[in-house]
Amino acid sequence: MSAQTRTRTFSIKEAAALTGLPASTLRYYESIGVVAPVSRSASSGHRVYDEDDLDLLTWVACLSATGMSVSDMRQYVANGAAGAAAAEQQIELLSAQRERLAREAERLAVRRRYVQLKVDYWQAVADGDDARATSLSEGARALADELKRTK
Amino acid sequence: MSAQTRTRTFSIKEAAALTGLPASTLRYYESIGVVAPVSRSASSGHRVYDEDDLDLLTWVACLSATGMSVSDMRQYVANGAAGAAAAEQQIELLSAQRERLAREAERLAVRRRYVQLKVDYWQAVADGDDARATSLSEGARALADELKRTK
DNA sequence: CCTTTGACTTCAAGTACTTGAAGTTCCTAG
DNA sequence: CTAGGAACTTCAAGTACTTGAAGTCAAAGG
Repeated sequence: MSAQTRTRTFSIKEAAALTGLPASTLRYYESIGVVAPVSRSASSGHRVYDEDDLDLLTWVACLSATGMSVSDMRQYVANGAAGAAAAEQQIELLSAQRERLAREAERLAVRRRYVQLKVDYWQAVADGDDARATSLSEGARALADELKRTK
Repeated sequence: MSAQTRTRTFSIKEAAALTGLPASTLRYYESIGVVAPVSRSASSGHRVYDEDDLDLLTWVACLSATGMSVSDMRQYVANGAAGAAAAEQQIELLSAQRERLAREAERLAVRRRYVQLKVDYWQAVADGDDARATSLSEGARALADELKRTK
């Protein structure tokens, strides 16, 4: 029932759509060895991705999205290929990643409030409501302080 | 009471600490014209930042942190200098920024769940709990799909 | 059969910083 | 007054991509 689904292959465009990474980045990651060279169509020379490639790339996409360096990703992928033996190290790498994300989330929340405040500020300026503008301006300053502390 | 507080000046290191931007980035932004050349100490040639500079840089830091391009920042800063007349355009720019941030927050939330799942997965592998590992692996796949949809 | 369209290919250059080297200048303590 | 170290300066090179140019290949329409 799934003999053909499991062996389906994908063009670079499809792989890009499925992993969320631009095609240019897929080529780039391959060129610098983050992922192994992808097999090619014999006739056209175009890259042909299988489902295993996609699984790996989805995972790499997640790592890169969280600010992991390409050399760390290379390392991580190598570990992943080594299998369960490297589980300990995977967990370590991932926990660091998780904390990075948590901090990122905090900073992002503050930034959102900051931007909203700035929108309100300029709205007040546009409305000629100077008192409100001044008070918002002070709020922005306070938030900017908070932003710098969370960093 | 605040005659001297309002005229306080800052070194590049202090400016970096207060804005959250590395000193190298402050120099870079100046070199490419995102901000106007900062005044210098007559004796040493070192940069001297005043509070207005800091306000502007804090704001630029927020814009850059949310993914605004340097040319857009340049534009934005130019508008800011023009004052209230450009309020309309500021609001437009900022609203776009706000939406970018909202999308970013969504994606970040999914990514955090994804990483947590991967931690759990490797923990299960380390524990030899194959059934749990398989089930978590499926969950990861579902989340990866979601991640790609939110993009 | 030929041409055009579109997706792919590589390679070179651009973007937004970051890092490192090499050389001042400032400050503090001997 | 002078030696040392921290902090500053510029400039060049590195990083992680992204974008654009120029060419190749495959299927569809005339």
